[in-house]
Amino acid sequence: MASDLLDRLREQQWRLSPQRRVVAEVLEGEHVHLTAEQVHELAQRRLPEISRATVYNTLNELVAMGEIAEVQVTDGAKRYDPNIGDTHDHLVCERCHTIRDVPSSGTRPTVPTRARAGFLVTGVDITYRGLCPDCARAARRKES
Amino acid sequence: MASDLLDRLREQQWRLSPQRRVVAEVLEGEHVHLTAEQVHELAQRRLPEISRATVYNTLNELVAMGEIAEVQVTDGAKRYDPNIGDTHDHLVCERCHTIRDVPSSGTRPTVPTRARAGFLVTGVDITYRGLCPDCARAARRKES
DNA sequence: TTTACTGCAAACCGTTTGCAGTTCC
DNA sequence: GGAACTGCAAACGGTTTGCAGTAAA
Repeated sequence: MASDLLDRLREQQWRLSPQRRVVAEVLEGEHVHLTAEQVHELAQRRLPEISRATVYNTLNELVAMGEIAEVQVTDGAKRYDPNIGDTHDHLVCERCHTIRDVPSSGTRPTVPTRARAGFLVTGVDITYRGLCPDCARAARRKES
Repeated sequence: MASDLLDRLREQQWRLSPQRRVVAEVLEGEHVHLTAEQVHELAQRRLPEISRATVYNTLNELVAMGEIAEVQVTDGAKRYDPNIGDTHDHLVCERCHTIRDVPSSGTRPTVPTRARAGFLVTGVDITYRGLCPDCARAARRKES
């Protein structure tokens, strides 16, 4: 199965180097949202010489091209979301900071016009916070 | 008018130094969400010798005590939200990164149980993204 | 061949920390 | 008096950048 992402990038006359290919492949293969560091690690498994700088550069370009999205839901590192096809919300673990996609619930909230204060609203992000199964289990064990 | 925040802090036997008082006062006076740097700047206007480290320490303590909340909605610096009384959502400008509170809309979205993937969900954050009045005006001017 | 990407290392920004000195209770 | 706070400066983690070399088209 050919990579949709790579196909799209080729169409946009993106100069395709081994490094960029590997970054794109890593992102496509993953269903969780990786940090730049994690992308670098996985990319190095396939292409040991790839540098951190190149990973960062590539991620930023992909974001600029609208092919992936940055997600900043917790302290620390940004995460990269390759799933930009349809809108979805995020479920984030307050303890281990894992992020999981959830299909967006039917009705999207909107700002009451009165409260809009002159803002031009273009989108809504919904982030559910809580504990992932593993961390919930660990927390339960600790408090007993 | 005495400070509610300071009153509450005194009750919690919080050691009250000039530096801490000034940080608390700066936060209370503001209705927008400041970065640590901005808090430092405003605090310095009243107490020139106050150090960055102390501002950071104090902000972190206030967060730990549950008196203010950290808000991380964009790249860059965390912002501090003194308005923890009742739940509210945020309106953030994609261009200048200003944050404004909006009273939360009636119904809060929830994760369909099926999609919960074993997570223990404890809260929802809703962030509206767009352009603040000033930036919307600037954008309109530019594109014409 | 030319333009643009890569790698390195140094710089950067926001934040945290260790420590010596000082202050609040 | 003693625990707890302050300021400084150095360290930190994540990310960006300048530049010389290299490779895609």
